[in-house]
Amino acid sequence: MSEPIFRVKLYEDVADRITARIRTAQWRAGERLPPEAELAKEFDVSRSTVREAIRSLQRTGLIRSKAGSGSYVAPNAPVILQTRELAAIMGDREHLHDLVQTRYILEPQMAALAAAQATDEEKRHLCYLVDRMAEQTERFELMAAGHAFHMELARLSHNVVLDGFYRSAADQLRSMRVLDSLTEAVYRDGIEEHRQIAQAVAAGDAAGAKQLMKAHLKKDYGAYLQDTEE
Amino acid sequence: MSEPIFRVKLYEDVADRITARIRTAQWRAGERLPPEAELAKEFDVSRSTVREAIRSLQRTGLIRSKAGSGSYVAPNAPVILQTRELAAIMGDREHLHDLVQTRYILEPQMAALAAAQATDEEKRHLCYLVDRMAEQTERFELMAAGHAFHMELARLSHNVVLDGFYRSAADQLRSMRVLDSLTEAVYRDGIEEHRQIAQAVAAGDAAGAKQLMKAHLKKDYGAYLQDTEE
DNA sequence: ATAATGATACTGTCCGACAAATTATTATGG
DNA sequence: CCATAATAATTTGTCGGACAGTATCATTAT
Repeated sequence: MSEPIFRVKLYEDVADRITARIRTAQWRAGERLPPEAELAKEFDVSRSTVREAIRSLQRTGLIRSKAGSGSYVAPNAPVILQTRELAAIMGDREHLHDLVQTRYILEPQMAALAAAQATDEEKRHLCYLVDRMAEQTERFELMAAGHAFHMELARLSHNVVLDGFYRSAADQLRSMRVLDSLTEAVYRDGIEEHRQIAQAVAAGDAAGAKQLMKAHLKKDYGAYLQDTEE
Repeated sequence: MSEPIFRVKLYEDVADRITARIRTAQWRAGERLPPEAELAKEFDVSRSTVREAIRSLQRTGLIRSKAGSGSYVAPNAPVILQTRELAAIMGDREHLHDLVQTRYILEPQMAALAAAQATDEEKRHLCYLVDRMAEQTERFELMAAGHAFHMELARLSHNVVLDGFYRSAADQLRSMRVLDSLTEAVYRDGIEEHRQIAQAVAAGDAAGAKQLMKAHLKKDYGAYLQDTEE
């Protein structure tokens, strides 16, 4: 059993090369790319391969093709490249601290927003989610229920952008299994904290919800937040 | 000039149909897709078209193809769909308020972080950027210099995730030209505010920097932040 | 000067073919 | 009967060519 030989697929290679030229502003935002036939000759591949490369870049928004006219670099190409970079950064354990700190900054604010914005029904549902946590007997189930609570709270902020950012960070943290090492006892204690947060939100107490959430996160993530006072 | 007839490109249509089947869990995460030839027959298009559709979905991470084996739905397909949704949300003017509110929440915190984390050289450079603002005579140049200041301040938070989120939101706001209607006089007044913020950061005054940034943003974006007290 | 016309260039779609990689099946030897 | 090797079948990767449909631009006509 030898090491897997990574055969770089041509269309990926071509897509990367095109991306590189956009990144280095060799082809600038809004400009037209050379025709597919020309690119094929330049990269020494078939036109089909060039097309597949362009298709892959098109869905990310980096390139737009118009039949009869040509393929154009997106006007906001830099933003798109940057977004892709961000995804890579978030997936890197090296930046775990930043990820935790981001969550620590976002979530208390979102709790405050939720307290101010959530409807009565939403508040009831949030309390219900705490009850569901208390019902769980398995450690894994308890974690999942806790995650559901936090996600729902984020939604109650009624800010889709903030919610999106928060989800990205929280999902990433979960996939990194950062809190898996916590003992079940710690989780059990957490239920009461969740209940207090839910009650503050239900009471419309923005400042209280914010403060309770901060304390809750500090307890779970304390090891990562030593330099974050505030 | 009639309405532009939107001729849906076949590969886009196919890509959307494939996406729909993944979204509805008809094809689940990790599963193998039917072979390209079969998909071609089912969608009644050529294999080339199916391939271009798959390529476009591959770069976003929704599908992974292995030569000789098949194409598979990514294990984290749901997260990817969600991220794509976020990009669409941010580009929608309907959610302008949320975008502004997000910036209003992120940036003061980042100013505080910058005050605590930035090096002496970085602080000097930040002050230099304020001076550069004061030098600008053209309205457009002044706006650009202001943008550069905010971006640099975000970087000084020394948190790459937060910085990435902030950039996404700020760039999006700029591309929507939200602040273009402000008069040049307002921008001129803003220079002094920037200077105060820079000085607070340079002095390591986290609370002060945060408060000054809040006031600054409230002034520019006040119309969008009426419901955001705090 | 403006509008219609046509030439040209380019992308969109299809087809067919073969190579290369993987997986499934069969054959072989113990 | 089992483990392993050889073989076949399946599937993606790449190529080349062909033609249609659309946009762009120069030319011509009004």
